[in-house]
Amino acid sequence: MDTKQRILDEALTLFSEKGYANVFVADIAARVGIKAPSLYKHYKNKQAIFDAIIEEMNRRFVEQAGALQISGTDAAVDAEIYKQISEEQLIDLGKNLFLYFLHDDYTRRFRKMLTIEQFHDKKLADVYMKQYVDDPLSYQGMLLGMMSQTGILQTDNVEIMTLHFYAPIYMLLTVCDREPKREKEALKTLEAHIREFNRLYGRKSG
Amino acid sequence: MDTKQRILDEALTLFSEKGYANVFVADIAARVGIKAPSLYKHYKNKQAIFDAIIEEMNRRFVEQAGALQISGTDAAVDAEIYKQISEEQLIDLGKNLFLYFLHDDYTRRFRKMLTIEQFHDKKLADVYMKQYVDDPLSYQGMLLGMMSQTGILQTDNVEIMTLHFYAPIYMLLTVCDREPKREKEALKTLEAHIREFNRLYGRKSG
DNA sequence: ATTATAGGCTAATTTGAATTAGCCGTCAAG
DNA sequence: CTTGACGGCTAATTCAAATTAGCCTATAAT
Repeated sequence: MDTKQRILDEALTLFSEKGYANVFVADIAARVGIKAPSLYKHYKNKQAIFDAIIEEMNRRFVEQAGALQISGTDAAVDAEIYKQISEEQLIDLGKNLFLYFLHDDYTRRFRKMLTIEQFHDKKLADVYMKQYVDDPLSYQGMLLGMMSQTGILQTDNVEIMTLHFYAPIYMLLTVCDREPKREKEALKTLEAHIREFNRLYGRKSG
Repeated sequence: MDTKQRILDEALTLFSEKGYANVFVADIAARVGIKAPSLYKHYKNKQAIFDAIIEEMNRRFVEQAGALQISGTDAAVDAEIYKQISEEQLIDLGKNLFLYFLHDDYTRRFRKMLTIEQFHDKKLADVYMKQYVDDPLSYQGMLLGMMSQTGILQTDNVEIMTLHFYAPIYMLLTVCDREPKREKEALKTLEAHIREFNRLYGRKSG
């Protein structure tokens, strides 16, 4: 099989669990099923493995962009759908976002790695911020903004409304990253949150 | 001066910036103004320095408990005050919490260190969760619960209301930890958040 | 005055993990 | 069939960083 790719995969797993500095190249090699020196046939050194992970991530982010939408529909094309979105669909929106972030294997490991390494390299902090704060706020803001324009949701500050929608999701995500056991509880909380959100922002009809 | 204490202080600063594994005992010593071997007159080894930091933190958490309240008043004694709290005081509550977490020197460095090291040792993740998720939710929940009982705020789910109050604060905190430049913007957002929170939960009179 | 202790230093020493050297088998291309 | 590149291995080697040895000074207590 593709050893070069497997190295990245196992390295990411280890980096996300222990952090770069606490992972030995020998650990990575062992998981791949080879000896440490053989790694160097594929990558110049340990840092190059890390760099390759970052690169692969950049590639994947483009693809990912499409994954944060309601059940496969495309927001850019089908903007109309958001004007008549139901409460259940709003819940779906939040749950999908949450579960995608939480369960997508690559995303999850990568986020954990970023969390550990973010203060080590400013660029990584930037990636984290973009991926888990600014982009979601911007994207969710667009959707909620559309709903607000049609009067489904009512606010004179879409930015804050979006914060109210997303911040709890974000917080629950950081909880589950640290304590996966709390996922079930988190999902319940998430649903209750969105129902309350929906109620608070004065939807006219359910 | 107290070298032993200064070692802890400088070590915490470095650990919070680079993570345990990326800090050399020589770095710590240099900041204290001594040579690496002299550190060993005070601590058995590098790990012992780390452990001492954790211990000191545990001590400080007790004292800290009192710092999260509205301008110095004591909630346990003066519960009455929360029944007539004004919007401005609610904003103060949030801002104080936020600014205390963000600016208290020890708290800030310690939180960053926990963020970096949390996946390395499960106990640290637990401390982080307690300190920045569960305890704030529980404490804020108590206050908001009191306000809800008197009808100042209206909800049938105090837990979710508390999440709505605190999650944005938490998220803004993680933003400012990573990008201190955004503090001013974050404070504005925070204030707007609380005003909207106050409006949404149907305060009867300003 | 003597001595013990605290706390600093320089100069080793140890350690452990990354990396390099150099060998070997396989297999596809010529 | 032979050659060369790919990818594996073991056995060094390197190197950085933690730690230890052993010495020195100041100071405080007997």
